[in-house]
Amino acid sequence: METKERIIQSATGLFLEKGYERTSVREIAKRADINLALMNYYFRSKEILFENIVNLLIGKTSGALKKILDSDLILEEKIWQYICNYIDMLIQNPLLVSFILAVLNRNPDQLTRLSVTDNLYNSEVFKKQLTMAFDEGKIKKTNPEQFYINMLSMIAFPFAIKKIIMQRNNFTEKQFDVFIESRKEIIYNTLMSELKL
Amino acid sequence: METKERIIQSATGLFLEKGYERTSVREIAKRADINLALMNYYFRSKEILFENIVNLLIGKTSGALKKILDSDLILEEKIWQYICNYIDMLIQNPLLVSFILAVLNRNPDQLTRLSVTDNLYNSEVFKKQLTMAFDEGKIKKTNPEQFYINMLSMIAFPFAIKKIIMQRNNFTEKQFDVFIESRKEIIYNTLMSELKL
DNA sequence: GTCTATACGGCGATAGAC
DNA sequence: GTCTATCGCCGTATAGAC
Repeated sequence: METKERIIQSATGLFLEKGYERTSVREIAKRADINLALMNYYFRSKEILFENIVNLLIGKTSGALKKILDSDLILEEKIWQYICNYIDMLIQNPLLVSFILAVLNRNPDQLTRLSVTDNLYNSEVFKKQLTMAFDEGKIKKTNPEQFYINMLSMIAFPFAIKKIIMQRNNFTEKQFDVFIESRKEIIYNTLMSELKL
Repeated sequence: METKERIIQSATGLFLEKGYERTSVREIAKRADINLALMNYYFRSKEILFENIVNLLIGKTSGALKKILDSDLILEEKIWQYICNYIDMLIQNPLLVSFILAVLNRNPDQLTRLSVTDNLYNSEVFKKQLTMAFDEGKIKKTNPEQFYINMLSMIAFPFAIKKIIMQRNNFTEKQFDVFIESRKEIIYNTLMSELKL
C-alpha cells in the first residue's frame, strides 16, 4: 500500500520529533500529502496508528527482550543481557517510555491493546528462577516481584524524566546517551550486590 | 472565596478520580455548579488550576522532602528518611507521578512552572555529601548523580506503572499500598548494599 | 470584582458522495 | 480508495450584564 506507507512514514517522523500528544492527525496528513480522512480509513484512530508504529519500531527488539528473560541463561548473565538490551532499545526509541505511560493513564482499561507491553513487563519465568536460586542457596532471599520492579525502574524511569535530567545536568542528547550507557554497569552492580550472600 | 473554593473542590475530586487528561474543564465547572468562564477568570488555564491543586496537596510535604535532602543528617539516616517520606507522600497522592510526567512531555519548555518539581528532584547538597563520604573512606566510590537517579527511579516509577502492576499481580488498591510500603526497606537495602565497603 | 453568554480555533473522528 | 463536509468535543478568550 503506497498511501498507507506514506502515512506511516510521516507519522513516525512526527512522533519521534514531537511526541504523541503534540502531533496532530492533521499534521500527519499534511506531511504525508494525503487527505485527513484517509488516516482513519487505514487506521481507525490516532492511537491505533501509533501502536502500529511502535510495534514496527520495537516489535522484534521487545520480543528479544522477553526471550532473554524466559531463556535458560544463568541468573547473572540473564540480568546483564536484559539490562543491556533493554537500555539499547530505549536509547534507540527514547520516546517509548513516555508514550506507554501516557497511554496507560489515558486508556487504563485497554492495557492489552499495546502488544509490546507484554514483552516489556513480564516476569513469571524470571521470578521462578530467582526463587529457585534462593532455594539452592545461591543468593540471598529476595522478593522476586520487587526485585524485577527495581530492575525495570532503574532501566526505564530515567527515560521518563529525560528532559529534567538533561536540564539539571546541562546534557546534550549525546551526553545523555553516554550517561545512560554507563548506567548498564551501575544497575547491574546495584542489583547484584543485593543478591550476594 | 466561595466560588474559587468550589472550583478547587470539584477539580480536586475529578483529577483524583480520573486523572488530568480525562477531566475536562466543562466537567469541573458543571460539578462545581459554576459558569465555565469562571474557571478561566480565577485560574488562567486548566494546567495552572492543576498546579495550584498540586501545590495545595503536596506543597508542604514536598518542601519537607527537600529539607531532608539538604539537612545535615548522616548519610544512612538521610537516605532512609527520604525514601520513607517520599513514598508516604506518593501513597497519599498516587496520581502525582503520572501528572508530572504528562506535563513534562506536553510542556517541556516550562519545567519550572510546576514549583514542586524543584522539591522532587534536587540533588546538589546530597551529591556533595556522597562525594565527601567517599573521600572520607566511608563508602565505596559511586557516581552521585547516578545513585540519586537510582533512588528516585525505585521510589517513583512503580507509581507511574501502578495500573500494570495492579493488573499483573491482581492487586487491590490496598494490596498495592502494602506492596509499596514494603518497598521502603527493599529500596534502602538495595541502595546501601551498593555503598558498603 | 463577579458572573453570564457566546464564540473561536483546533482537535479526533465519521457519514456519505464519488 | 479517496474526498468533502461536518460533527461533537476540547481549552480558551472576551464582550458586556450585574
